[in-house]
Amino acid sequence: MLTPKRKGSDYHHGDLKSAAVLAARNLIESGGQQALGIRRVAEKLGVTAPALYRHFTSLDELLYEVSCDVRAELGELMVTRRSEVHPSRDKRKYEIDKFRAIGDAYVDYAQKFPKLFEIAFIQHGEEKVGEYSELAWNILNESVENFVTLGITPKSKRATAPLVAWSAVHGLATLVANQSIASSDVPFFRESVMAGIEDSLLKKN
Amino acid sequence: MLTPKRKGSDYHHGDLKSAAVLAARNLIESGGQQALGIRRVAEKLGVTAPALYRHFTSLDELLYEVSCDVRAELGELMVTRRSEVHPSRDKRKYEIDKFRAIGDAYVDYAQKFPKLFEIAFIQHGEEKVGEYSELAWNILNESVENFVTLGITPKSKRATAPLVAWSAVHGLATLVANQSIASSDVPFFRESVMAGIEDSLLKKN
DNA sequence: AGATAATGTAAACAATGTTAACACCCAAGC
DNA sequence: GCTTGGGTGTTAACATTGTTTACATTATCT
Repeated sequence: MLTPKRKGSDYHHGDLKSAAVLAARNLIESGGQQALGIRRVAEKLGVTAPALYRHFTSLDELLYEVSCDVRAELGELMVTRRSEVHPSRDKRKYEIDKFRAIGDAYVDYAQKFPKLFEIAFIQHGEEKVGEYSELAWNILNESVENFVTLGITPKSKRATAPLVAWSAVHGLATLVANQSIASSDVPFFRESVMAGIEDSLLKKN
Repeated sequence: MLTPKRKGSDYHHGDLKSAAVLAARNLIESGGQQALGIRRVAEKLGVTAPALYRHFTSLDELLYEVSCDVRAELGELMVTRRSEVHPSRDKRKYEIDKFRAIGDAYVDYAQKFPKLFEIAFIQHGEEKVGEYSELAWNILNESVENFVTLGITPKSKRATAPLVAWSAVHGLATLVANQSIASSDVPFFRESVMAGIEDSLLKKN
């Protein structure tokens, strides 16, 4: 079988593997990592447990694939939000607005799907979490590059600026996701951190 | 029994509860969260599993107590490192050095005990992770307060500065702990972020 | 159509968290 | 003193889990 996907395919169960990942996603989203189980996923799909072992070698692998999906989804949300920013005549303002949009998207995701965000950045089994979520990382770097070419950020910071921005946004998102921040403080916390990051990038030095 | 602790006490097993928390700590430290198990802790202590249920209502509670210990340990490391900073005639330099010391301590801990750091900031069961680790948070705030009184940091940033510093350091520590950063890049990453934070605090605005 | 690989089921295993019933041991009461 | 009793630990059992083995079914290709 060289065509892994058929359209209305209805052989045994349809496309099980994807269905399993999605079911696992929903389980985690509503019950945390410990709500995930091979047998529970199987039951939710009307399938016996060993069937899943045709598509995943272990529970850890299933969890890992969910985490990959989540990181991808996170990146996609960032590009979507960035594309929704209204262009401005001021190129610098436009670029800054886009930067803010991708940061907000990152934190929004963590706030809306905290359990998913948590499992997305944890080592499961032996699988690596990947070079800090490549898509999201690339988007951020792109933004900072534009800052530099527009003269918003000094060239001297080209290498370090993405690192501090990434750390700050990721830290903020983490704290929001695990409810380290009282929910009433979240808006002010978010605004403060995002403003601080921009401020740090804008600095003339 | 109103005296919960005796010295050479040797009733049944000695002080089991503490021993269990410590054994659990070691299990997590060397095998991740999934290496923790009631039965494994029991075996490691030469005790049967149900004995532990005299001290913990569930595995989740044991894990929670470990996480509390870890957060406390993290705070203690910060005060220790801060106290080891050599005083300087320049009060500002001294304060900045201390600030750097507590930040470095935070990240050092995450790098040395990544698994422990990970479980310290995750919701387990229903227990809250606590208002962002009170001890560490207080230490950071104290530092920023001193910055403000010494005129290093503008008063306008007194409320927001700790938030961005906390986010950035915590994000950096998280990324180091879960190996999102290739180990060869860690030193540069750390230096960049720490410098960026200080730079953001020092800014005159 | 028949061979073959892909996909599913059924039954079993070892290990887990947890509980119930019983045994021990130390301290305090008459 | 002996007994009572609460704190502590053990044994046995249960339900549930991840995983494997053997078998059944279905889809696809020649």
